[in-house]
Amino acid sequence: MGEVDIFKALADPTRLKILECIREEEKCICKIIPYTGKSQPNVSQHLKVLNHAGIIKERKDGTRIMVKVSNKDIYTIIDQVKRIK
Amino acid sequence: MGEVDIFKALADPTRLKILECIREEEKCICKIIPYTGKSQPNVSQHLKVLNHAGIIKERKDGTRIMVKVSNKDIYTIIDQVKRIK
DNA sequence: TTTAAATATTCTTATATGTTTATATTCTGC
DNA sequence: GCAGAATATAAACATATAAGAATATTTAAA
Repeated sequence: MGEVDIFKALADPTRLKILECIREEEKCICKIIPYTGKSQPNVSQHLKVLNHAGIIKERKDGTRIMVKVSNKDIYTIIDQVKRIK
Repeated sequence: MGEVDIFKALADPTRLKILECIREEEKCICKIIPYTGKSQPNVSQHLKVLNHAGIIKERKDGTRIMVKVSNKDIYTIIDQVKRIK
């Protein structure tokens, strides 16, 4: 995974919202869906993109899937981009 | 310009190469073109994207157009993304 | 004022991406 | 094993993006 893929993964409002949602703590996908306001399949697709870019990790907890960020440094990057404006 | 637009602007290999090219110093577009290995119109398009995202600034110098980065912080971000892998 | 160099614009084509709808899978508790 | 909840996958469509080719614009200098 190159840098381009990480930038691509971050270049979408829904995916940034997902990352915002799991910023403080690991969350169940079922909590992430309403947070984004998008459909379940759509969120599933976006999670796949974040997964392939290595940005998030998933863990099964019974029926549910818990999602957390792989590396908190991603938030440093997002915050810096916000500040650049 | 929101964060998404900045991430989108960075999510392309040619544009990252352009930024790498002007990292140390302002450069003429005519130097950037061979550096990227892409066609002149193509580079022109990519420069427009970087411009609209507010990442670069252009300045006329006779026939030539000199390009420089608006804010060097963009390199901090790029470097951090490279390190995240 | 014509010419040549540097750059921009437009058009077309190919590919990638985001979204929705419908359906499939997986897991847990009964 | 079956039902229901959580999630994934697939197909279809619309839109966005990248790239190449051709042409236009701008500028400086002769």
